[in-house]
Order: sequence, then C-alpha cells, then structure tokens
Amino acid sequence: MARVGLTAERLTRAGAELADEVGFDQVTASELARRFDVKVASLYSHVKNTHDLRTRIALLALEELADLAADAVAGRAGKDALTAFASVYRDYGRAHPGRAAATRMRLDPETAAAGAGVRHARMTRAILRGYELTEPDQTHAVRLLGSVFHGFTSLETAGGFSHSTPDSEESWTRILDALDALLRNWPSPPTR
Amino acid sequence: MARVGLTAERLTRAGAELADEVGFDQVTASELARRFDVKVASLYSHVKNTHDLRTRIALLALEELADLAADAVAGRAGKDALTAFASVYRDYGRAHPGRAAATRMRLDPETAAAGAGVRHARMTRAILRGYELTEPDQTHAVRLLGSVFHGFTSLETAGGFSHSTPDSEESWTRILDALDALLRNWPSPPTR
DNA sequence: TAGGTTTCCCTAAAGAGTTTAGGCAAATTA
DNA sequence: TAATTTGCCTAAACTCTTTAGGGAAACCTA
Repeated sequence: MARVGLTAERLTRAGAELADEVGFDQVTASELARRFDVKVASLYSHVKNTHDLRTRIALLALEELADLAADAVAGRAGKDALTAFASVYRDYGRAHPGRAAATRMRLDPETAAAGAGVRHARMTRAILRGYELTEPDQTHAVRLLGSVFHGFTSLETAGGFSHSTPDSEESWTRILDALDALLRNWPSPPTR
Repeated sequence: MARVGLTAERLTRAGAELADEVGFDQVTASELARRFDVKVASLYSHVKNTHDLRTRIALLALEELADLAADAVAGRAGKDALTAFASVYRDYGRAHPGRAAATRMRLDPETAAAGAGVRHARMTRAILRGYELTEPDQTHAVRLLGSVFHGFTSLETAGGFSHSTPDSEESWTRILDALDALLRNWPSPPTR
C-alpha cells in the first residue's frame, strides 16, 4: 500500500486548517483521514486520540500566535506596542477562527506550561514595560489585557457585535485607546 | 409503558445540571436518556436534536444569569452596581461552569435576539448610567465590559490564573477598580 | 544488494452517540 | 366509553472513536 507520509505534524497542520473551515469542535479523526485519503485507524499511530490531536492543534496555534506577536511588538513601545500586539490577536482570530478557538481550549497544567502560553504572558509583561506599573499591579494588568483580548475576539467571532452600530472595528480602536489611558493612569486600591 | 413526563423544559434543566457536572460539550442525549431511565429515541419527541438541546441550555443559562444580574443591580448605582453586576457573572461562572460555557455558545442571530442576551446588554447600559458616557462611547464601554467579564471568567475556569500569585480574586477586585476609574474618566479619541 | 528490522498503513471489529420510522399503550377529549 | 392524541417504545442505519493484529514498503547493515 502506497505510503502517504503521515506525521503528527502534518495531521496537526491539516487539523488546524480543518478547524478554520468547519470549527474547532468539528475537527474529527474521520474527516482528517478522508482528507489524507487514508483509513481512520492509520491516524492512531501518529496521535494518541482525538484529544491529543486537538491539544496539538491548540499548541500549534499558540505558537503561531506567539511568533506573530513577537514580530509585531519588536521595535515598538508604549501604546504603539499595545496596539500592534492587540491587533495580532484580533486579526488572528478573524483569519483563523478555528485555531483561535483552539487557543481557548482547556489544557492540563503541564501541557500548558510546556507550550507557548508562557511566551504570551512574557510578551504581555514586556508591553507593560512602557507603562509604569509595579507588581502586583502589573500582574493584574496582564490579566486584564488577556481577558479583553480573549473576550473581545471570542464575542466578535460569535457574532455578538454584528448587526449593530458602531461597527466592532471602531469599538476595538476606542477600547485600545481606553486601555492605554487606563494603563498610564492605573489607580491605586481605594480605601475600602 | 409507564410515562416519565419528559418535557423540553425538564430535559433542558437536567442538561444544564449535566453540563455543570461533566462539561457543556459532554452533554449528550444518551446520558440524558440514562438519567431519566428512558430510551434515547424518546428525547427526540421533545427536542429536535442535540444542537437544539444545547441551544435550550444556553438560553436557560442566559435567562438565569439575567435574573440574577437584575436582582443584584436593583437599587445600586455607580461602582456599587458595577461590582455587583460583575460579581454575578464571575460567581455564576464558578458555581455553574457548564452553564457558563453554554452562554458562550455561538447562537444564530434570531435565536440570540429572542433570548435574554438583549436583557444583558440593556442592564450593562443601565449600569453605565452612573457614569457620564454618551453614544457611541457608551456602546464601546458596553463591549469592553462584556469582553472583560466574558474573558476573565473563561480564562479563570480554564485554569489560566491558577498556580500563580496574586490569586485571581485579588485581580478581579483590582480590575473592577480599574474599570471604574476608566469609566469615570473615559478618554476622547486621540488625534491620530 | 540480499537479509533482517522497523515503520506505516491496512482490515476487522467492538463500543458509543445521533437520528429517523413506525408501533402500541396511556392519557386526554368528546 | 369510544376516538384521538400523546409519549415512550423497538428497530435500524449511520457516524465517529479506538484497539488489535497483519502485510508490505522503507530503512539499515553487512
């Protein structure tokens, strides 16, 4: 039987494309086998199971995203860096909805720690260097930015902002303006 | 054959509980049938298909959440209202992770429009009455708040903030402080 | 380059979920 | 009480997942 040259990597890449086409939760071993014109069982020599496959796709997406973000941030600082960084997330989410959904997959701690998630956190911190935040406020800010990027892109692709004015593009820029202002003027804890 | 008294509502409620126990994407017609001690096919007189079932769970969760939020916000204003409102989202997400995941499900536009999603948007706007924002800034702020609540709770339940200091509770309060400050001081668009 | 070894994809099969079609008895209505 | 509607059933087709074991292709190695 002719060998097709399956590898975990090729399956992962094809799975990522499939995810962008049909949605991350529709990524199925059967469909993947069909695309490689191969029997389903053959995949199981390369990936442990469907969960393993999805995890690989998630890690691939996180890696790609981290690479893009690193490029975007290089040579920029302050609001410029913030905007560039944020745009990478949003653009990626719109260009690759399936992969983006994959990045939101729950990973078990050690897998997450081994993946590019840490690079993301480090880059977010790097961006905050342009603002004068000290710990623990920096961590709070990192989490805020993560939440906004995560939440906005996920609501946007879910269609939450469509069919209403102003369009989401404008909200995005204005939200970044607001976040920039907030970071330049991060409040100290109020006396409770 | 003894009748169990299945209805779409009972199935939906049981499905919501199942979602909280095993995760929203593990909600299966078969498991539900098992719980009611009924054959799977019997569910299909009450619910169109699995997607329909999930949609109903999502709508139930949105409804519950809107009710809780309405209670929490009543009689409060300003930061007080903001905090109460935000807490409802976060607490709900921690108490009912499956239902919360359901609220993040992509709904087709008319279903979404018919559901409680609009109530959420209206309440968010009501909270912003305590801050002096005019359109279109109010819409941007609504979207920012939605993104943060959505993103934070989803990252938190995905375990994104665990095993690191400070704990997510503290970040949550400090992020609310920050958002309050931001809303009181929403920046006008910079000259670009 | 022939032999052995490893690798890769195959067939086969079992298990679980989804969904439709059609039937019979229980509940409701007249 | 008879007629109708409703609710749960059996049966069956289909899809996807996963494991076990087999044979041929690709790769060493002498």
